[in-house]
Amino acid sequence: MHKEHTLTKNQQIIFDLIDKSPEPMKAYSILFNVQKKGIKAPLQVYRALDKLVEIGKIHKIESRNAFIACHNSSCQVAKATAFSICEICEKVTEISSAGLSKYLANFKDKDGMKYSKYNLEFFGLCKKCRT
Amino acid sequence: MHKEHTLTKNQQIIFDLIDKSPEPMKAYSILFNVQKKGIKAPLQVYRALDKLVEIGKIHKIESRNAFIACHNSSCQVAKATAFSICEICEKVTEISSAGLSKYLANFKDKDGMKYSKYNLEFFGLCKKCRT
DNA sequence: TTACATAGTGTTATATTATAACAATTTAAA
DNA sequence: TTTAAATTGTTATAATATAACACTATGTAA
Ligand SMILES: [Zn+2]
Ligand SMILES: [Zn+2]
Ligand SMILES: [Zn+2]
Ligand SMILES: [Zn+2]
Repeated sequence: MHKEHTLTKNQQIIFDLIDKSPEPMKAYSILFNVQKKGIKAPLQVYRALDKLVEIGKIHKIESRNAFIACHNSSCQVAKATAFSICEICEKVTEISSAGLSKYLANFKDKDGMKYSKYNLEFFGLCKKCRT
Repeated sequence: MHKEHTLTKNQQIIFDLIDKSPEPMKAYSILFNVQKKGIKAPLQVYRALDKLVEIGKIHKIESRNAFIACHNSSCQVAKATAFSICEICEKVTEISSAGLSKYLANFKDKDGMKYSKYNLEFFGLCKKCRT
């Protein structure tokens, strides 16, 4: 769905870094990690992040101000996202549940309004931290 | 549920301000508005906000870095919240849907894990902006 | 009441996250 | 090819949030 975009140099560098990261990355951590590749200023990072979010290659974890690569092939609508976040180790996992996305996409508020875009963040303990 | 807490002076001042506001308020806007009441530093605001969030009197709209008073009497679990956000006028409404909260509270991820805390933000157009 | 623990306050300084403004360059159409 | 749109590089600054420390109020229990 969002694979057709040709990324620019900065976008590719930043996407690769986030994609390889086992955890969500913060903007200034990204900046630090790409300085050796010639990206020197916060704005260069934020502009790439904005674009990557827009085309759905990455998502922003709003409660953490951090960015994670999309690993959800069923993530058709770039801005309909769901995550689980461990409150101890901060592990973040993108949830790909057809049932959940269907429920949320079909949810109607009091006025009968539907919303195709949403962001859902579940908080709890991951498998490892539960034991 | 969360009405029993006795607020301290700073907490009460800040809660009253947010509660009267027709829209979510940002921390430094709150600061500006309470300076005449003797609250002079960001930390005084953030500490009150933290406490008010913790006891469920207000919620943080994560995608907007703003705070709104809880007007959802069925908001039993302080940290299980849902909002609709208008992408044009930025109107924010707390959603109180028994069906939705039940669905989310009972949602199980791939590992069968349930989450009692969550934050859901729907994005779309409000009634006024739709016309 | 007195001691103690807990929570809240006031203050200064600083850290972290994000955008404004402007000039230059690249890219992709028309 | 020329023109518009997107991207880049750069400096400066705005907006959001926390660290550290000394002090004060409040509640609980001996
Ligand atoms: Zn995704
Ligand atoms: Zn964990
Ligand atoms: Zn509420
Ligand atoms: Zn609106």
